[in-house]
Amino acid sequence: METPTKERILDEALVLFARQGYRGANLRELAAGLGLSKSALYKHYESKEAIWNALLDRMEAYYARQFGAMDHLPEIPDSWEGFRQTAMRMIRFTVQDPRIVLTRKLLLTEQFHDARVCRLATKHFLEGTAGIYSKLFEGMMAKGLLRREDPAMLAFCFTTPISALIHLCDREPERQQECFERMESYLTYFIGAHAATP
Amino acid sequence: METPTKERILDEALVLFARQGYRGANLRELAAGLGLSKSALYKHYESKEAIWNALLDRMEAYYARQFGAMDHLPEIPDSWEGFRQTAMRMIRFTVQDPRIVLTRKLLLTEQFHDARVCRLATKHFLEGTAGIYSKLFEGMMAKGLLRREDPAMLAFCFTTPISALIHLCDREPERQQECFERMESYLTYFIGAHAATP
DNA sequence: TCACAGGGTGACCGATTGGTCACCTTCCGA
DNA sequence: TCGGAAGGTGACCAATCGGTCACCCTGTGA
Repeated sequence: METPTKERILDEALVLFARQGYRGANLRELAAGLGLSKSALYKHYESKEAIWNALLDRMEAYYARQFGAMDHLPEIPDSWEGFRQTAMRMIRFTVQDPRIVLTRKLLLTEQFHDARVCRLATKHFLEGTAGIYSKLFEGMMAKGLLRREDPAMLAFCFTTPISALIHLCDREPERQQECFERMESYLTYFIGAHAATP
Repeated sequence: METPTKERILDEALVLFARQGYRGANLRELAAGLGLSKSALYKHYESKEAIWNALLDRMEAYYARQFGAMDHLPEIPDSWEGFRQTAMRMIRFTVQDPRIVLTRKLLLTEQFHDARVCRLATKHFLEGTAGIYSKLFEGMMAKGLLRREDPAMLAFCFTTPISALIHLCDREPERQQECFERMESYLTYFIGAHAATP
């Protein structure tokens, strides 16, 4: 059985690495955040780098579950109003779940310093979300909601503006409401441009 | 007259801060990169933080020139083929100019650690480029190349997919060619979707 | 009862870092 | 001619960081 402390260390490590970067984070602060002494960390991990690697392992496993087996794909909406609601629900979750926010920050700030983070960043920011919407659009085309075209290209075009607004949310949280309004108006624009009008 | 050394220090600081972050960059390496001793730096700047601030000052001034007075806007193209060429030329420049690449990396990796970087990042990644294309689309609407609609929204939708591919270029330079191919095919898709067909 | 493993502590170590200081060289104007 | 400012050097300092070590406490199975 896994020691719960071992997992708690990773939780706190995510917070610190996301806030201060790998180099900036220090083990004393990490230990203090858990109510431990620094040397106690070494009972669970052999070095700072080992903690870092374990954290990345956990993240990789998470993405493998999330994007690999697409068992928890959102169900294909029957209308554009349904699509809007599905999209906004996913966006809201991704913007407000603290762990996902921290993960995004870590991927952004460390993408040039670590090869694994680099790969994960591309998976998260590009392939992952676009892949989900690609499946979704494919289903909507089958239902006749959407003109038949390359679903991957459409998902790419749909996804990146939203990602840009999510990044803005992360960077300037005080503008979150403005961001959501822009997302709503972007959604109406996108729907207006793509709703099938035969 | 400004000491040239003072500027050279900022040039090298951009390289190091972009590569290793503010905390990760160290003054000995900076000095060595310039063929100086570390203490010589203190004849020009009073601290590491002062170098950092001077670098941000220079970046802010650059953006003020770049995006403030829009005197060097690209001229409005007369055809969609002209638009494609203008866009690809700007993209190529932005991806290949080493200083701009470094600036992007610095903005990305330090956006959560410094309030000024945060503001500059939004200006660079969102408002700046979108603003340019907004003007450009406005001109193309006047020429009848493009259906009249909100040019800002159109620029936002056009710009963010390209930014995403540029980020991919920065992150995984070995995939640069693939990125350019995707940009080309994105451009044809965009043009096909928006070229006025009355 | 006792040996011992798991988990925790605090003192300590060496390396690195930003910063200071005394000193040195060159050049230029009074 | 000379005094001082500009620019550069290397030795040094204090703080911080990752990591180690001897030691401690507690529960558990033989």
